[in-house]
Amino acid sequence: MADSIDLVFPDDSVHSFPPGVTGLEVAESIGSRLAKAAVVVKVDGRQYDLNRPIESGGKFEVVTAESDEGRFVIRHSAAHVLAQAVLDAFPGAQFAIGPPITDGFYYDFDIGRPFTPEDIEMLDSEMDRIIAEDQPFEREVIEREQGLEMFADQRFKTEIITDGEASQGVGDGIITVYRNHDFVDLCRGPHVRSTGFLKAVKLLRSAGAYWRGDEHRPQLQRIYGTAWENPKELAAYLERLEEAERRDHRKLGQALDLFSFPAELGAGLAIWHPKGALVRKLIEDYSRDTHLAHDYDIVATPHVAKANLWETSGHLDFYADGMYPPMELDNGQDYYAKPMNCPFHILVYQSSARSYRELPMRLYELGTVYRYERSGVLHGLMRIRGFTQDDSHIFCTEEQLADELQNLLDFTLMVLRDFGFTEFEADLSTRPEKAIGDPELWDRATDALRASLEVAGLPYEVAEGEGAFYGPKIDVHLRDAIGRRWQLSTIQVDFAQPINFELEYNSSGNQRERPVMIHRALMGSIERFVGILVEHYVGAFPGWLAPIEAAVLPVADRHNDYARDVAARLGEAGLRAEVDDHDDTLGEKVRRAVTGKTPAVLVVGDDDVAGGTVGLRLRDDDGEQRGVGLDDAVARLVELCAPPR
RNA sequence: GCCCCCUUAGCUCAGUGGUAGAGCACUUCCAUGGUAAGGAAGGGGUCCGCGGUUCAAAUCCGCGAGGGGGCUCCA
Repeated sequence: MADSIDLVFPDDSVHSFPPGVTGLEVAESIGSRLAKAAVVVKVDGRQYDLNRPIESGGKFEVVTAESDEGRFVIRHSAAHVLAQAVLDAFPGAQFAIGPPITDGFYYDFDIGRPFTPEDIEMLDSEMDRIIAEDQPFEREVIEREQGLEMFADQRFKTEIITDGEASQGVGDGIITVYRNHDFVDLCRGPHVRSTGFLKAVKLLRSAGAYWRGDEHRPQLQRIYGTAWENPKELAAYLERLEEAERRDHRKLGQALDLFSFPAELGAGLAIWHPKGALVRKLIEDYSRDTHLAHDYDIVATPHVAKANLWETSGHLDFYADGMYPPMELDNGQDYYAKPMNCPFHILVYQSSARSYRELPMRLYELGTVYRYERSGVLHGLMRIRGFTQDDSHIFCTEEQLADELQNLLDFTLMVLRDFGFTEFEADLSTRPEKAIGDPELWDRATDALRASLEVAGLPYEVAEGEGAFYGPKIDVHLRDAIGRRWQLSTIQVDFAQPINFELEYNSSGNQRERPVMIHRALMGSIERFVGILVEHYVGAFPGWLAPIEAAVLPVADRHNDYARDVAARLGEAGLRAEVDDHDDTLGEKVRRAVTGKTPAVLVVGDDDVAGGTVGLRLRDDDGEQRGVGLDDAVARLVELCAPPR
């Protein structure tokens, strides 16, 4: 063995240490504060426990608690402590896996019954006790046989060892385990030095979860928790959870009287109240107008079709689980509610012989589809059984595909920006193993998608092999006001449907050629899009989307007539104004308008009647302005509520 | 679909074997008010539904409906 090993620090300086030096010792040589902040260290990208001897040199890095990597280690260690607490408290408990996840960790158990809220509370204090004891985590490498013996009464651990999962610390004939006090778990590591390093841990809830996520396997009880590097970060995280709750579109939709989900209707079905339906109308008008302005043709199609159509399209083969059951009509014909619009748009394409001169043909529809979502996955407007897509199918030649995709992505981003979103990310899904169509065509389509992302300057990740069997696609995700990521737009190339339906066009050389098809939805589902907008804006829609743009409040009822005149003037200027002539005090009316998130509040009293003015209070400004001339106020509100185009 | 939790007035929620409650909203009256809740009176309930246990069920049990948290993050 060498006398010394060389570690290259992040500043590229090289330092020699004796073999077997620990990460902690190295960190201390750099500085005591760094050593204190260290969670683990990395040598050539491999994580080491702080007290694990380093036997060979390489690029050295200290991972601190403030980094995502450091937090993962903390959460992972917290998961161990949770398992320790459960095994202590419930003799005979079986434990499965317990990884760190975004913002926290979980661990899956089988204790023969579900956990109660009291159990969770008890386990939380039990974890605090283990943390207070500051038990050291010790890494051990043991023989596979020894591991099987050690976990002989743990069926999930035995399965993990038998399956030889490297990610679980199970290597080639050897196994890594971590031990603290009398608790031991299979684990690749690394961990914090001791339980005392866990400064901010909190259990959140329990839930059922299938072993290996497979509903045909036993259902375990999962406990979720969160862990952070200090109590301040934990408190900030809990605050973020509360903020998300405040923005919940289901609650705001109720409070702002936008929509509801009456039990009489059935699960996953919404009704839209006047204000909510007005917001939808504004969004839908925008959608139709922008599509017309971008050379799309609007089509309209029915909600049901014969089984035959869904056989040709392949939906009954590949999508039957997502479809409502058929209704039997004339002569035993089965009709299905449509889960997608594509076959209908294809029928429009097929309604006439097509020439290359007509391509690209862009058929657009706000098409309402019905999908049978499993009851357990329904969620407000975000996951629903009947919804309307801003759907389009574009038929073009292979040569036109690249340009078409480029224009499409630009169009998509324009639309999303018009609704106030600014941060986007994309996934590019490429050819899976089982795929139809010429691989060369796939490559060209995928390259075209990639090029469109590059040109648009959109950050993206490649999801290798994640494309559908019928073509590559781009999914566009956006970040909302509190940083949550929502998948919204999809641009999907389809080589299969043109074949299924034997689509053709006549080329310039009078040859019959097969077009390529692109499916795309920008807002995706209008329902879900409204839900996202509600959460993004906390219900305070931008002026042009607000159901009521201006509330006109008479100070006393002798001002009602003037208030109606003011509202009429606003209406003439194209603004949605409403007079609040309730028998309430002005304070009450102001409160109603403000809590209703109305962008502009106009107060009119004696002075205003006399002077032809209004008192103006804007949602996004503090305080109010008295005696604003009516013309001036109208002009300002028109500007405030101007639509994006 | 599966596991756990929830469902009481239009809304938010209290009540947990013994006569159904509060605040807000609604109706009427008084007050005519200048920027986030003026006052009074009143109406309003198949306590989600159906069965069961009990002298007695909103309350306990079973089934069903609807809602919520999960079931994708690999020790």
